[in-house]
Amino acid sequence: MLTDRLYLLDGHALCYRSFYAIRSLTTSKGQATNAVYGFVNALRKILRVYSPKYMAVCFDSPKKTFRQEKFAEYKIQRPKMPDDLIEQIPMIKDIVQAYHLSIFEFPGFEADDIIATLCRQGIKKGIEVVIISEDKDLYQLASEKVKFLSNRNDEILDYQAVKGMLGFEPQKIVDFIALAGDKTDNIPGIQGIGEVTAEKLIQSFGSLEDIINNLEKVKPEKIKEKIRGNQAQARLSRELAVLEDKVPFNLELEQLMVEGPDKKRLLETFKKLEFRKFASELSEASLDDEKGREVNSLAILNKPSEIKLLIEKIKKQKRFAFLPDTSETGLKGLIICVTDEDSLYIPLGSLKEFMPVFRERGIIKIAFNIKEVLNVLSRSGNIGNVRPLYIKDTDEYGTQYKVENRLDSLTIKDIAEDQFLEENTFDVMLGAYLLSPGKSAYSLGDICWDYLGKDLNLKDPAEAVKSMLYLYPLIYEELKKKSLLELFEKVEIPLAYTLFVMETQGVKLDTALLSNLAKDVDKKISELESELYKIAEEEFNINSPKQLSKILFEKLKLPVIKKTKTGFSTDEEVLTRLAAKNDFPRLVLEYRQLAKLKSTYIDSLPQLINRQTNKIHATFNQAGTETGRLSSSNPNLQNIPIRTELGRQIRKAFVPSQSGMVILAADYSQIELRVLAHLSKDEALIKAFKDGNDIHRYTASLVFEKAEDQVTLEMRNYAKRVNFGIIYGMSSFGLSRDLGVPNEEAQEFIDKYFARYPRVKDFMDKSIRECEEKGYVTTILNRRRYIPEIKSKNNSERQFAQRQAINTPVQGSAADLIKLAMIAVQREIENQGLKCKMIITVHDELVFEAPVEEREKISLLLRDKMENIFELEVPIVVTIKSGLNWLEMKEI
DNA sequence: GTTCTCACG
DNA sequence: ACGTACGTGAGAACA
Repeated sequence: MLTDRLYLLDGHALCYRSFYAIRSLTTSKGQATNAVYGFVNALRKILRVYSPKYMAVCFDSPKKTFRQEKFAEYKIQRPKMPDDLIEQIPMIKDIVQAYHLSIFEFPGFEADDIIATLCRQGIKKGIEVVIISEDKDLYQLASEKVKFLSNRNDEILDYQAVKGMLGFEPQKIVDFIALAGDKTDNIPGIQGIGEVTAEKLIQSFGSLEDIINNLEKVKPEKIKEKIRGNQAQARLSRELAVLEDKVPFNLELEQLMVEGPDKKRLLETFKKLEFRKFASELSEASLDDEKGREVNSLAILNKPSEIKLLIEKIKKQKRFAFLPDTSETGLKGLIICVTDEDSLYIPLGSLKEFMPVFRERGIIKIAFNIKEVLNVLSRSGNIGNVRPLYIKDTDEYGTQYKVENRLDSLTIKDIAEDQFLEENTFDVMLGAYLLSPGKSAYSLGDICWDYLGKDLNLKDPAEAVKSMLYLYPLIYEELKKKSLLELFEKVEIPLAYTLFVMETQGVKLDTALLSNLAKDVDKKISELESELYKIAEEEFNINSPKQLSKILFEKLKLPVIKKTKTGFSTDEEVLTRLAAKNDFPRLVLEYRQLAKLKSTYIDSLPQLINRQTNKIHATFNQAGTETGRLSSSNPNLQNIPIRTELGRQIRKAFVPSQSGMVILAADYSQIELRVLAHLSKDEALIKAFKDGNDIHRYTASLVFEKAEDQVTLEMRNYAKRVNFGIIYGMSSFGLSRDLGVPNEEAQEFIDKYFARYPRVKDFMDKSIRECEEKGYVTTILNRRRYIPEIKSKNNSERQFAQRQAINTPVQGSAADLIKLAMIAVQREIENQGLKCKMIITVHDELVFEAPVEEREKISLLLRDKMENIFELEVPIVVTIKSGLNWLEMKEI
């Protein structure tokens, strides 16, 4: 039978390690939780893997220790515990208590001394001890009965293993520290003797005293003299390293018995700290204890009479929540919840009888991700008066759906008149997004956690749809309270419909053009490959930064310019600078450009063409950014190349879907700077826009103190970069690097800029102050972004938050404006009965395809709707172009 | 799954 | 002393 074990956790060390291991983690309110999280993670693992019978958690005492009393210099230079960590210690202790584990701390002693004492007393009682720590000090305790567990390598080290790792008897670790010192404990050791020398000395002579007694035999001479001259310091260091195992308390083994945790208390704490993973595991476990989490059965409604009854019930309640039930083949049915008594299932076959309820006025339809719901419903032929349009997830065997492409009839008007009235739609996901746009994801499970404080059983659709019924009033009231209701109802919900129509419409791609391009690029890539291999005198993977830096910095001995976390950087900036001296990096740059364009665009885009529609149907993510912008994926249509000549060829492949049609693009001109003028109310900036000036030239004339016609292109270019930089809250350092001018000169630009546009500076300060006071910043339409890091005690983190506080109102307001414009433009196109379709949106640009004869009408419509969408302090200007593809366009 | 790099506004 | 311009998504390498 195994001997019982006592596990001793060095809580102090684990706090530090967790704090530094996790870079940043805070609650939504800005409370740092990184150390707590790491601590709990480690503790859980220990409890799970080793199921200790006895355990104690040891901490340092905040009081002066006996060592400090005895040795005045001890730890005086040791940096104070960071504030962010100090405030987490009580939380950690609280959790340890909730686990029903004993905490040991004793005034005047360190955790290590307590461990030593517990260790000695434990052995006396005949049990085995396992010490959990990374601190090498503690190895002096190793013995037959005392083992070690390092969290890093997950295995228990016995005496022999510790000895093997150290290279000498573990007891001699104090002699080792006497020589080599210990940085973390600020034990000096002997200057000039490091870990390697110390180990050798101990291996050949033994203890510190043995070394001193045999000093004449020590080689080399230098080391001998160092030891001779610092004997006193070495002895002191040794004394500091020796642990005190006589801390005055008595071990009562029974009290260290590990029982189960206080689940309720632990769960509450985890919820408070927003440790969702831990909490849900805990609640799941406790539910398992009780009754398990079976899936509720759903009543299936097949008969028309049943559905009639359901509709009556809905009319009475004036609301219902619904979720589509889908499989690979598409929609299978709808799950409906009207009251909290039950959830119902309407199979596809009976849907026709149910759908009219969507048309009823005054009934709130509670949905989750309405845009996807619309996609699913339209694909299955249940809304929009259309048959299946396309199926996004095609399989290689083709599809069982019959496709009649009737895109022309898919408009918001159709959807509204047919079944879906957007005004009565409530989208739980979009609501949650507006309330806190900083989340990484908006799954129903996440939202339930945040607003209902409970974990959703995702396997149970009945529970999911019911939760939406509960979420609706909570999120609605919260939106109202935060004045976000108008943004929600007037912008995001209608926009979801607009985006749905746009996604369904899709974009046509000229695949022949792309495959020709692929051939050319392929040829060039292999040429570059062989050239590079020739210079490198070996074949290597140019795409691997690791292999590339080996060639660049080791073989070719080029200078290292900057580093990444894991090695030497080989990014564009570095290679460009190296290219001045050497052809190799220049060729790598060329290779990189081609490889990037080929893999990301030329090869990938054609694969995303839907086989039913022959078009690309990207997803425009409405809850993806923290500022309120949209993002695009599968593919990302918002980063199609334009800046380089080869890249531009890819744009050429974006063409109208039918002959006789053209591509039209409407661009907001300098929208962010105009928004800045509006928000800051800076007189000079406003005047510049009112007078219709070229804003970059105008800024140059102010900053360089020249008449506008005296401004050179170079000066204008500088001013342009300053204008952009300002929006991002950049520093003189950043500007000087961007412009390639000395820091002082960059600072001068910035000073002059603020002198000329003083209100811009005020606006930036105001944004930061507001964020500090309220915890969030807002846009023109009152969209919010919470930035809790604005209060961070970490300088760079706080400065980052400040730049976000400056940029978000600008970027977010511009996003507000274009969202408004998209809705208005889409409505007007439909009102006028035009065939024009919106197909892409790229932050300040809207792209359409339209019959060539609609061109003038559309141009007028766009200018009118886009420029007058919202009254700013400055005019809004739109540039409209058209042509046969997304590249070759002329202004109209 | 994370890191690096790079395409866009 | 420290880091240094905001917001995205995707592909490739590597662990």
